[in-house]
Amino acid sequence: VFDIRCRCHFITKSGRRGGLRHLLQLQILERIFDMGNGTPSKQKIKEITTKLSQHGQISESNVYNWFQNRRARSKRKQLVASSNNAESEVETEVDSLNEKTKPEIFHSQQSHPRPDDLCFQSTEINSELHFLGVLPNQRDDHLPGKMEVLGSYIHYDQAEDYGMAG
Amino acid sequence: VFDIRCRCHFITKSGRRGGLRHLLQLQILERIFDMGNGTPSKQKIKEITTKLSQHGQISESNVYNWFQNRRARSKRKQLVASSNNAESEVETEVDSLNEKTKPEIFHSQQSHPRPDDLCFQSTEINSELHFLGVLPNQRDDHLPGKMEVLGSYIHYDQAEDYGMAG
DNA sequence: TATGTATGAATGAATG
DNA sequence: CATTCATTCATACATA
Repeated sequence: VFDIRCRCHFITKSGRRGGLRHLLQLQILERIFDMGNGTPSKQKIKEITTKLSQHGQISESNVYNWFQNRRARSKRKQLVASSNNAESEVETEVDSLNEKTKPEIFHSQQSHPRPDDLCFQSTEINSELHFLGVLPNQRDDHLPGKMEVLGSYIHYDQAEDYGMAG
Repeated sequence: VFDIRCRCHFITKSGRRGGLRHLLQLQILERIFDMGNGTPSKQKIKEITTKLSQHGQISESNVYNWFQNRRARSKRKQLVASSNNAESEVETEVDSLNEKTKPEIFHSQQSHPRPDDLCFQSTEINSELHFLGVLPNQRDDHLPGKMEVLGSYIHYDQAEDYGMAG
């Protein structure tokens, strides 16, 4: 059953299963990453995914995420490392501290809402939307199982207005 | 019903805090987004922000960014994500159980495999990477053999984004 | 059992 | 609008 993709045991530094990737895939990814070309373009992501797929199931998303994480964490390591040398850095406490002291502006009643709790009646939301008054129609014809987004949209340039706001 | 659940999954895949926003705010945003009018005009942004402010602090830039991201990430993501699951119903089932009932391929002899035991020669890796050299010129529009197995994998254009997939 | 770590993933915001 | 970056979450696994 699980032979299809022996996602059975993919390794990482510490020898633990490393997510969805086969060791060989990881090696390839690392190799590409070391080439220093940064996050590959989408085209390359596809190519890489295609290649890695020969060694086990892997999606373009996986590859994309891998590079994103790999890059971000590589950068952070450098920051931490450099801060250890330079005593002037203060805010390099990193997330281990942030986790506990984060503002949590929108402190919700539950720290971990369950998906089931998140589901609600669409009627409730619709009532919330009346303010728009622009509702073309109250479509309740969501296509089950099909999440595709409608292609139409309005184009305009207003990005500048929100660029720095916050 | 299925639709709702999917949306919940869309918002918070595992029930985690969905960013800076209250869930109710997210639901409203989703509903507006589903109207298919694309990113709202500046005027609409204001209205929406006003409305959402009833449920918690939120700025126009927050709303604006949300729509930008929501649209950018909803290109085809959902299809890719679901196809990844559908690809291996077998594996998906095993997946959650896999952790406890793992095949023990490596476990049978060692509690945890050592990287050294599993690593292979980089020459092999290099041979795996040759394909990168022809990337710029090579334009694969379809995924090779492996994807055939994946079956329901959806190939999408290079304008795609990977934010939600996985 | 409790804590720390590594990593895939989600998302807000910034940049192009 | 497309891409990229930065933060954070959830989980599996390592360790005590």
